[in-house]
Amino acid sequence: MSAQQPPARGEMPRQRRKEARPSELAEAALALFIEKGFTATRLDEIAARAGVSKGTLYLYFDSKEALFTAAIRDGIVPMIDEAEARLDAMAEDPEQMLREILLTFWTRVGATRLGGIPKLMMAEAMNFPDVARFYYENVIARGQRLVRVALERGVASGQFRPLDIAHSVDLFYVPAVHAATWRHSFAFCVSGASDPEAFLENYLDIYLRGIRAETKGNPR
Amino acid sequence: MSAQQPPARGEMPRQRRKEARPSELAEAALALFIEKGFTATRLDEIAARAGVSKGTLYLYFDSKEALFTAAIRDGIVPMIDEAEARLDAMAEDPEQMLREILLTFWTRVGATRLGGIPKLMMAEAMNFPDVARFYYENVIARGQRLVRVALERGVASGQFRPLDIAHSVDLFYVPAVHAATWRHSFAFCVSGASDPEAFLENYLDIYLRGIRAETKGNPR
Amino acid sequence: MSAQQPPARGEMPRQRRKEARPSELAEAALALFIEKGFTATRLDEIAARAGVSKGTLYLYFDSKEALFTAAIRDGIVPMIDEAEARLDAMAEDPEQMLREILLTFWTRVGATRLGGIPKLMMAEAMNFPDVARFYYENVIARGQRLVRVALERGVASGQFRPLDIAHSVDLFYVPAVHAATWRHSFAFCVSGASDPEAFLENYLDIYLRGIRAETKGNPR
Amino acid sequence: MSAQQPPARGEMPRQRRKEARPSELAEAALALFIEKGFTATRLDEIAARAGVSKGTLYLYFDSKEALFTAAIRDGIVPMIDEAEARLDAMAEDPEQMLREILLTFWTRVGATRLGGIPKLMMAEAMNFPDVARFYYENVIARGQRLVRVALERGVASGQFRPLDIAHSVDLFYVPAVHAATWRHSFAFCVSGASDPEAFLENYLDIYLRGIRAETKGNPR
DNA sequence: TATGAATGAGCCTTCATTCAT
DNA sequence: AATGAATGAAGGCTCATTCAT
Repeated sequence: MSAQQPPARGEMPRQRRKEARPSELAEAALALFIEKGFTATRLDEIAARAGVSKGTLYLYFDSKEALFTAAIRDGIVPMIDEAEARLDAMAEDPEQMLREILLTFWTRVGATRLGGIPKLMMAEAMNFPDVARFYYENVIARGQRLVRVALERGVASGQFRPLDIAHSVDLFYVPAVHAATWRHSFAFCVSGASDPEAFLENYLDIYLRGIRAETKGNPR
Repeated sequence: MSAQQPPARGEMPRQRRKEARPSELAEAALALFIEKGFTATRLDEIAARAGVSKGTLYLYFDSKEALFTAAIRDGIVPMIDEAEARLDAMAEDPEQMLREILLTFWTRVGATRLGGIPKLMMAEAMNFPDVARFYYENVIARGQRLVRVALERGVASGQFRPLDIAHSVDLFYVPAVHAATWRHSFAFCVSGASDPEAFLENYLDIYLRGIRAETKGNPR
Repeated sequence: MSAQQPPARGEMPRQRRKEARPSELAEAALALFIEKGFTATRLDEIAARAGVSKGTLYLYFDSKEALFTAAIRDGIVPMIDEAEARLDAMAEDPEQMLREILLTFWTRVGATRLGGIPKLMMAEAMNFPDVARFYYENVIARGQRLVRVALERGVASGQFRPLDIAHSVDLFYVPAVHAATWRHSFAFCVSGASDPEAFLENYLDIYLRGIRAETKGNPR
Repeated sequence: MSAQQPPARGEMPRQRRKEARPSELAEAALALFIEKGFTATRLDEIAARAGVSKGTLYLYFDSKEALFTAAIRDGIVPMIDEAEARLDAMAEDPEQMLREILLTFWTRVGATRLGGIPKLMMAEAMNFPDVARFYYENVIARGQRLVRVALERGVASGQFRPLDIAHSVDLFYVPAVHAATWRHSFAFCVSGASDPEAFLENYLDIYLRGIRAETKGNPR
């Protein structure tokens, strides 16, 4: 979190940073992949952003594709680890859990620089099946597990109606991912400032109303 | 389509089919763009798929980008026209309207070859702002207009509760677009056959429950 | 002289001129070769200027090079024929002859559209040896013959001093050719309007003073 | 030239000579441009002649046109610098100055490989206005300045008659440039060996006779 | 005779990758 | 470990030439 900027050229003029470890390179790569897409990003740019020479990239990565793999892995896994860790501290109330999951996704990913990753992965999934599989298993599936816990708990408690759990899980993140992706694609087409938080708030309202059990006195 | 070629005599060597019109080229291009992405698609491939030589593409399009523009335009606009035409014949009942809109989207786009367009556009929107703007205005915005009508009508009739119309409209297609995009990205990561129709059915159920007005006797 | 413009599209709309003879094609080609150079001129342009289709060019010429050959031949030979014809009517006085030769060159070639031919030929001579040889023999050499006659006559009469005839002949046209070439090359670099006639007047003055016999009473 | 390469060990495979500097590439380019013209010269050929790969050209030049600009600039400017430096050491006698100017031009440019530059520039001036302007200002204009000094000095001293200075200056180099250009264009059309030095000697004789003041005792 | 759609070889340019230092 | 000059394969685009009509 603290070392996400390029090497701050001003600090060490003329001296390449000794500690230019792979993770820094992958970080620079990720930023550019998100910004411009995989193909449109040149290794020159990545090297420049990382403050190293182009050849140095090949000391740590076999190819541009390997760099892509590492960039995704390093960029997203810490976020997932953290999210899962938060699960333990999550509220017992299923609705509150879902709310927290969505909020966490949005504040830690969607609203940040990382919000471009879902778009990037969707765009490149077919071209890099291995990365896609890794992403699916380590990001999507793990993220969905959190939701499943909440939904199952809510159904068990009677708070939620009997649900098609699998599809309801699949559905849960979709609008949030969409909101993140939108900012990296069509957002510029709309003149007025969009309000993704309000969009998600509205979505969550609909989603929760849609899955709640119907009780006579349900005040909603 | 049927009345144009001279004697319809299959394919002759040396005689280029007169019907090798721009639309055929754009069609071939679209198929490949969807399959492999814009950059990864070579003009050679497009030409080969269309059964013409590379140079022929330039008789009809100024550049690869122009071909992209035309491919999107020709590929998606007829679909939108048709969808709007159907609106007139739509049920009066707002819920039924929404159901028909979703079904139409899925059967005419999501489940077809065109289902790759949303992913393609999302991936390339930043690289081709003009195409993105065209797509937003002529596809997204027009598609959303249909939903707005339904929502407003439902709210007016008291069938739907008072809604944040704009955000609810924005939300409506998202899961369907996601389902279409998924087939062109991560679908292969999941071994079991997915069931997008069931996914959308479940989604619509949640969405409608989420927007309905609450009446004591609402049987839902 | 009268048919040097393109076919005046307005006159026969929709009807290709039946009399689109090779010479018209060569004429259009020459105009464009002069304007843009051989390589930079596309056959499309020539065809368009001649008011025919591209394929028609190949009915009359085997290749672009053949068209070049014909363009030069047709463009310049009539001019030479005419100049030689004038020789018969030329003044007996050698100085007057030279003056007339220079004037004829300038008014019939240098100052006209044809003034670009020397530059064109010079630029392409090495690439098209056959055309160059034709041009040398039928234009340069014939043009020089006129000068040689004048010089020899002047020396014989004692009006000119004994001269290195060959080199003095070679020299004669050079400044006029240069003035013509200049208009098609560097002229745009000089802001002020140039005055080629004055330049040539001054040149001829120097040339004649330079070759005159020195007599005490030479009135000059 | 001599002090730069590490151990001057001829050529090693895989080890690109460090001295493959831009100037060498521009030099190779110039030679080929002179030989075949700008368009007809392929980058492959330039690279091959310089002993590098095609991609290497783009390490030093943005485009073929940039290479052209540099080739002209590097090829001709040193020559002009040198010529101007010689001016200081020039004879006081105006006739002698003109003789030296012409001799310098011929021995340093006309008779050398650089003699093709005037032809090249004339041929391409309209296609590359920037280069043309550079050439006009840095070569032609500077070269003419030397002549103007000599002519003005001669007129002032009474050695030359009152002259149309501007046009006489414009005229001065023309035959020399022509002689240089000729060798790169029509020379091959003439069987007998030409003698440009004699041509220029004869020209200078005429030019000087043409501008001298007439004095009774002028022995000429 | 005339057309113009179609061809395909060729060229400039880019960029991931290599390698001598 | 790090450099960055050099490579060369590949792709977009042009245009002289061909050919079925």
